[in-house]
Amino acid sequence: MTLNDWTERFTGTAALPPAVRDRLRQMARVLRLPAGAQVFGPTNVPDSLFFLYDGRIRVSQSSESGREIVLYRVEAGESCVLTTACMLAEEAYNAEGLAETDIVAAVLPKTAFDQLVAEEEPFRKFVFAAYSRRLIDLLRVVDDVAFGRLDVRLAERLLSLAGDFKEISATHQKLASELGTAREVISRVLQDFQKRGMVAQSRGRIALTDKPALRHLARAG
Amino acid sequence: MTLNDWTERFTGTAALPPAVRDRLRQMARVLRLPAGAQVFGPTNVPDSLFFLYDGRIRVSQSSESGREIVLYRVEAGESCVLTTACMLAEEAYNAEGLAETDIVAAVLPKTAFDQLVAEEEPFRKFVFAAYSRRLIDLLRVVDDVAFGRLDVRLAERLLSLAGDFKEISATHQKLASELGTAREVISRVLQDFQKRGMVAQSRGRIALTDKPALRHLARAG
DNA sequence: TCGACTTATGTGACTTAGTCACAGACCAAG
DNA sequence: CTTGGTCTGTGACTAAGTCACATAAGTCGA
Repeated sequence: MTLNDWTERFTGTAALPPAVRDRLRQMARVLRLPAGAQVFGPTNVPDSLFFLYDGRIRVSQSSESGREIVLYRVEAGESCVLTTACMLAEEAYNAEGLAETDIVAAVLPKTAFDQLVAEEEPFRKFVFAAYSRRLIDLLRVVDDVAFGRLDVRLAERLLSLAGDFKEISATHQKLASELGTAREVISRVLQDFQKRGMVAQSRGRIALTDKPALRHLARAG
Repeated sequence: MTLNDWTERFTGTAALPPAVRDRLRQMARVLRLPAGAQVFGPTNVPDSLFFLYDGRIRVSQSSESGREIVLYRVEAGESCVLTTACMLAEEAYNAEGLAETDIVAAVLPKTAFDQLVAEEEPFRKFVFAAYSRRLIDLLRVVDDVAFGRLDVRLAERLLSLAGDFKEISATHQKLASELGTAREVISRVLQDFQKRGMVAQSRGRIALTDKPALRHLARAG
């Protein structure tokens, strides 16, 4: 099965002339991966541009010592340009993309990518905007890690992972990997949150029992 | 005075046809700034692409609390794409570019930039390569800050600041700003280095008295 | 050459984060 | 109910950052 028209879904492709979009649909192949699959990684460097049609990809970096930090997430409707960047650079880098959900993506070969960037203004804009977004995401990560307090960062992350829900399903280890710290540290901060009535914990789940307080902490400290 | 032919100096422009290069020289204006000048910053967002012809720009990010971290340096022959990225994103960001030396740059207006990206393959390659380089620089910073030990990072930085020289001229505060830490912390690590005979200090200067030892520390720990 | 000022560096006490080595606790499958 | 795997808790320790100063080293003008 192919997607009905994935080119509708991206600001960089929806604005293209119909003829170009037809060509696009022909050149791209559809990729489906199950949740948990590695979309790209040090051993698996793709030479193509990803249009994430559905699902979510978590891009993280890990250290030699086994610690890990989430750099950003690619949501449906976005493309993953970091891969193309590193493809160009041919450098060893240890970022990894993991499917957080089942994903459906359109994969555009490098040659087609080059051609589109050259010929189509809206596509070009889309690509540069995507780059900018990632650069800014990374600036934010640097800022957080270098200058942010861990309790504040954890409060932020809990809220963003929960979205509109009251509870999230995550182990302390997973949260540590989000923020680039160690599991024990998360355990302690969460215990502190618990004592202050902001969260309730059970194995693998955390209930945000006082979101306003968490938000307050997340904003200032 | 104009530069004789700055388009020779950049891989993205040297490969262009002579006619295009002529056009380029006409469209770009030459910018000269003295050492210490702010090239760009939160209040001063340029809407153009920088070709750094001569000198060096230090790009750093600073926190509300006044701490600062160096993200990367733009050397002569490189262009500064982060500015264009953030221009596109229209986001508030607190990165700042400071001229470390007197600088000479060719500044290309956005429209000319767009046109070149569209029409000229070598230019396009150059731009994407520049983006990649910065992304990778930032990944490195994240890795260092999140997972690296400070003594190791300081040893690295001292060596890279020294280059082939034996001595560098920098206050502890400056070094702290390089690595995104506090002055006192740098003071202590340097004292430790001194005790171990790796450096000698005087006010505002640090002599690397045992580079091999520093290199050894920088490599592993 | 002597202060007076500015800037750079040193230091102790304390908080926050990360590491290490475990001990329990929970849960699912047999 | 046991067994084994995963998850969480804990204490002791090291590393890093913060705060509030003290001291030193240059600079400049009288």
